[in-house]
Amino acid sequence: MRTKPAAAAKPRRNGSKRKAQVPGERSGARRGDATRLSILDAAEWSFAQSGFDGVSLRTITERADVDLALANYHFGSKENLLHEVIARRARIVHDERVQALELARQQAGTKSPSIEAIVSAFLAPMLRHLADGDAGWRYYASLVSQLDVLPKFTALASAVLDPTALHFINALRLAMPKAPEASVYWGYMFLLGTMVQVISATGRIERLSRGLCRSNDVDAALREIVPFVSGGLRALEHDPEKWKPVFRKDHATE
Amino acid sequence: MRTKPAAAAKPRRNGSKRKAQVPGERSGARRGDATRLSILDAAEWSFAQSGFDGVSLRTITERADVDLALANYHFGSKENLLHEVIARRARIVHDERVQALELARQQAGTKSPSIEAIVSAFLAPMLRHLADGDAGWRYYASLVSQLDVLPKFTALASAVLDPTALHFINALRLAMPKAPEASVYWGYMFLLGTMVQVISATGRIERLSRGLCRSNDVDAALREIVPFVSGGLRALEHDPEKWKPVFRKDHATE
DNA sequence: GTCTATATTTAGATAGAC
DNA sequence: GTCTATCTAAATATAGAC
Repeated sequence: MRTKPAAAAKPRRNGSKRKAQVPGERSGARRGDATRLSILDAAEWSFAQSGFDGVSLRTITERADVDLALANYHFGSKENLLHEVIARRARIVHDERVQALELARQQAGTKSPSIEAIVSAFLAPMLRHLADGDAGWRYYASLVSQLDVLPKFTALASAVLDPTALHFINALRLAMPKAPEASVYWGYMFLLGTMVQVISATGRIERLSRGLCRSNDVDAALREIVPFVSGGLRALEHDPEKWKPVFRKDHATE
Repeated sequence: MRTKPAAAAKPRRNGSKRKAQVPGERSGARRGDATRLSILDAAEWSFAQSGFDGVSLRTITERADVDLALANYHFGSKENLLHEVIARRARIVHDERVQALELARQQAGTKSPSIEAIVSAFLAPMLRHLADGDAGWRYYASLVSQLDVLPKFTALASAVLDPTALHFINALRLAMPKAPEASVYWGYMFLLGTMVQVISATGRIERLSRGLCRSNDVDAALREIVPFVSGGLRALEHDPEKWKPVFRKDHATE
């Protein structure tokens, strides 16, 4: 939407933050770090609530209780701010998922881990964070859900999600030996979509179930989502000709 | 984000469009209808690509090849334009889904329709439109996916999706008699999330599978998604204590 | 690193001629 | 119904004092 955005992104680096400070006057650098954190947290919350284009840097810096100019000073541009908001938690989840998958591999010995174990390794790290005290994870999760379905940010979403994806697609392929190659990819997409719907905090299930289900009840969610996805993936191993459609190609209306 | 948006929404009604026209000079009203359609189509495409806040009325009217002022003349406000973009197709899908469900009920006789039949009744109408010639349905689908996960538009998304939801939750309850009440709600959310991931045209499955799967291959998608969701729902009928988690409550990192 | 002030562009919306 | 012209507010970003 900007006319000349290409120029001045990333004017500074993380490594050289604590430099060029007068010795003994350490409060400057510390305050700078605190400012960065405040902006990141405020941006995470604001982007999650209203979307990237739905909030202004003014709103973000007001929420962070810092001066407007500090957003561009610390992050160079609004778009780069989004990148850093995503990056700081994306790495963590990715590593935890890969480690959980590795753990499942070790526990399985020479066989492939079960479908349930693989699905759990993918879902549990994210859902556990949602149950933690840090509310930031909930906003991060909502934000990732939005990027996942917004064509404008497909590149960013892919950079965040795809590295993890390849690990789990390979693991699923081994756990579903009878499934066609294409079904494994579809299955991973379904796994992703199921998770996204759960972690996008829209409150729909509360409203639909009139309070019976709560999306922040992580234990309940895991108890439902792991069997669902696992059972669904297992169904992809069967011959798809077994069920016959009950609908016709032409629509019933008009 | 506007300061005084409450005032002048919906300054005109649909029913009184073709009035106050000089007899014989019919081209005026017809041109007005064409303008309305152009704006709706351009908005549908633009909102889908960049999100509601990611595109301006200028961009939309330029794409529609009409004057900027006509957007507010015909729709009153940008937000109301979004409402009308959604409404024009939401009604159609809702009706088709309910009719497909009714057809499944008739074919099942005195029994409940199968889970597969219910899932198909929900998914097939939308996916069939995606395979049709009208590309607008693909943009509509992408837009609905975005609204589904954006907290800012939860109210609009609920107004579109929830009426359909209640029909299918009731049907699923009868088809899954052994499942706990809460599992039926979770199951519907998973069904929704799976569909949203498929109809949000982000091209991720193409990239991940390096062209093996194509998201616009509706027949392939239906062949995978119906068994997946049905198998997943069936798994929710089983005792959840049957599988034991392989992860621990504490995270592996830090 | 922070803040004041401002440059520059773009946004949604409207008034009034035709 | 359409178009020209414009109002007003808000956006991102930056320059320069401290």
